[in-house]
Amino acid sequence: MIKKANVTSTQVANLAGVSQSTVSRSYSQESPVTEKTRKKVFEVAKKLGYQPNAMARSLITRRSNMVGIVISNVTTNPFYPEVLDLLSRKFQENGQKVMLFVVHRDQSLDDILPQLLEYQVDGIIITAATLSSEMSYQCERRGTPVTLFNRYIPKSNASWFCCDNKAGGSMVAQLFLDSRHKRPAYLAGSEDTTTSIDREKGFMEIMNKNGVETLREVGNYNYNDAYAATVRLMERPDPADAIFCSNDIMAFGALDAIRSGLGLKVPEDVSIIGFDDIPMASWPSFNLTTVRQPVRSMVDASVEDLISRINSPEKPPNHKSIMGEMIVRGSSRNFS
Amino acid sequence: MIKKANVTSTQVANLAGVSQSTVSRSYSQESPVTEKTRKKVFEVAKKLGYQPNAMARSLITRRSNMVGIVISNVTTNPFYPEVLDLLSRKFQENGQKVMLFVVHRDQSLDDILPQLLEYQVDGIIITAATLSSEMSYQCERRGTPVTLFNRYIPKSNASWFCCDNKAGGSMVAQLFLDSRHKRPAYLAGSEDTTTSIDREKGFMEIMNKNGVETLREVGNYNYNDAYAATVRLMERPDPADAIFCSNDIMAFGALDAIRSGLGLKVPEDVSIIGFDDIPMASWPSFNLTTVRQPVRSMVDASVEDLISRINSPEKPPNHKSIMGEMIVRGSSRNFS
DNA sequence: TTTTAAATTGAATTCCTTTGCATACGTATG
DNA sequence: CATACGTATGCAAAGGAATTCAATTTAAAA
Repeated sequence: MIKKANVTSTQVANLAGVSQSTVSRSYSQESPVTEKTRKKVFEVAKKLGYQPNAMARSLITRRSNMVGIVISNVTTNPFYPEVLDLLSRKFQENGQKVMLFVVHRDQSLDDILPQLLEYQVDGIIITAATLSSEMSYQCERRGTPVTLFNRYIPKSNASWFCCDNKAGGSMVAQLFLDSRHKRPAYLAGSEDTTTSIDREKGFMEIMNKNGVETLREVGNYNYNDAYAATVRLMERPDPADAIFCSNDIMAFGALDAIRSGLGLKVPEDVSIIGFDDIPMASWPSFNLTTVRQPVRSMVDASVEDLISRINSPEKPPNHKSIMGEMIVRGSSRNFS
Repeated sequence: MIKKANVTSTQVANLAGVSQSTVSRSYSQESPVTEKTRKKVFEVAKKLGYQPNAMARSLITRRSNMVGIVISNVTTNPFYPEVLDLLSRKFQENGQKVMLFVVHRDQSLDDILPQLLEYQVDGIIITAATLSSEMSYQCERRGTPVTLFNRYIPKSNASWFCCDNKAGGSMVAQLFLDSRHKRPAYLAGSEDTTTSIDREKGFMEIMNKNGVETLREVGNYNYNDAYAATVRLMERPDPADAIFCSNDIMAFGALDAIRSGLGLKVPEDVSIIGFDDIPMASWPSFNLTTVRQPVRSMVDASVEDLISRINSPEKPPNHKSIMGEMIVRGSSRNFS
């Protein structure tokens, strides 16, 4: 139970024949320390195996240099591991350590955020679930900036950076129409996510404007549900001839259902379009037409926003929707 | 730059008319506090928005309740997001916060571990790269236990928990032989990983024992390299009729190369077997025969080991190889 | 060489919580 | 009536580094 006592700056100071303050200063770039003393300090530090204690430091500086990342779906959608990878890399480059929480369906953010606040994280990035107004208020009171990734909450003081999901949905609709599809379907993700809602909104807007009737099913952003939903869509008397899946993983489920399950052909019998453009989408097995999310820009924007608001707490939150890009591959028919 | 001052236990104490110690004790389970005072304290705390400061706490308790997780390949192999998910969940269940580092090819652990130690993590789990002996020594000196996940380092004092990779390789070899394959190949992962080396060792041992000559290529644990390597294996005058891929992602690359690239059939022309059994392996597109890694057991063992060594630093490190399971699907020929 | 400004350094304080020790309480005992 | 007892609470120190202010040294200018 008892942990070895650590080497402290005072011990280094004593052995080096300087004051504790000087040891501290030796580790900070700006502070004025003679090269000679700094060298001496580092020598002793090395000999003793000294390393500054980040806890003690943040206690006095009121900066932990830690940010919280709250993420979900890391196992069900390869898009999120990529986001996590980019986020964490970018934070590391900026000298921020990452405290990670992977949340699951049964967990509420309200249990997690207090833990992050207890640890005095300088800021929080959330890619999962929604922030209750209570928690939003807690963060505001503590002056801890929050940035939402591909999520938004109308009247909170959190920043958010999203793919322009609505425009993405419209692009898909337009492509279906241009290539003369008559019976398009929308395969929704999880009903309670703004991403799925907005993609649907953009898709339907164009379809309605053109007077095209549209089918609809729900795939909950996962392979299996999408597979089943696709079977339903195709076994109707008036089956779909084009399916817009709200993410790539569902598109894979749709592809497999159509090919292996129903013995039909893509894109001859049905066009399939996804959303995300995860690496697998370009594999020959899938060769999926999809809307590429501008992950890099979204990550860059989110991290930069968060860091800038950490440094200047008075700054107001920012919001931005970034355009995705249509990546046309072989899973969609093309008449143009 | 200036952060709002936090509410402290002293402020709560003053308003509640008790001493700061009492506030502190109210938050600890064991300490004796009357239900009445505790209630009063919590009321005031809630009104003020007080939350204990974990930094100050760990400074005095010498326990941060944080563990470090070092992981890599989160984007290239879906196996790792799953590991990360399970690890972090299990740590959360045990009241440990997770400090995450995603490492990349160009990064050395020697830059990352010091950061973890600075933050006084109670323990470290490493699933990536190898631990230099210098770093291993640093951790030992600080009394910070280290557990390796699916990696091992002969003479360090780290614990490790692996899939029995060698046995897994042997199982695959045996299956190939039982189903009368004549020209098996091993598609290696990254040459410097023990996982790939051990799987190969187990595979070759059986092949050699049976006097079967074996082809070999390297796929570096990624789809593209595996695709290319498979093409090479199949375009030889004496092409392979069975390929053991050292992970599932490479197996997908092999499958795609064989089907889409070369127009051959699986398993009629070639059998493909992977390793990991990631969720995608069971998708109809792939329907991959593979060796399932006992992720859950491996994670449970790792976390339990680490936590137990955190609680009793005198405990020696533990090592264990856990048997995987052959999952036979449609990508391998079967004569039995 | 003296004066003055600038660069280093040290002492003491601060950040916030936990915890060992001392105290106060009311009751039961000799 | 004094003592022992157990519980609840307060006091004060400790944990390790950053920082302010003052003192000292050094370098530059005169």
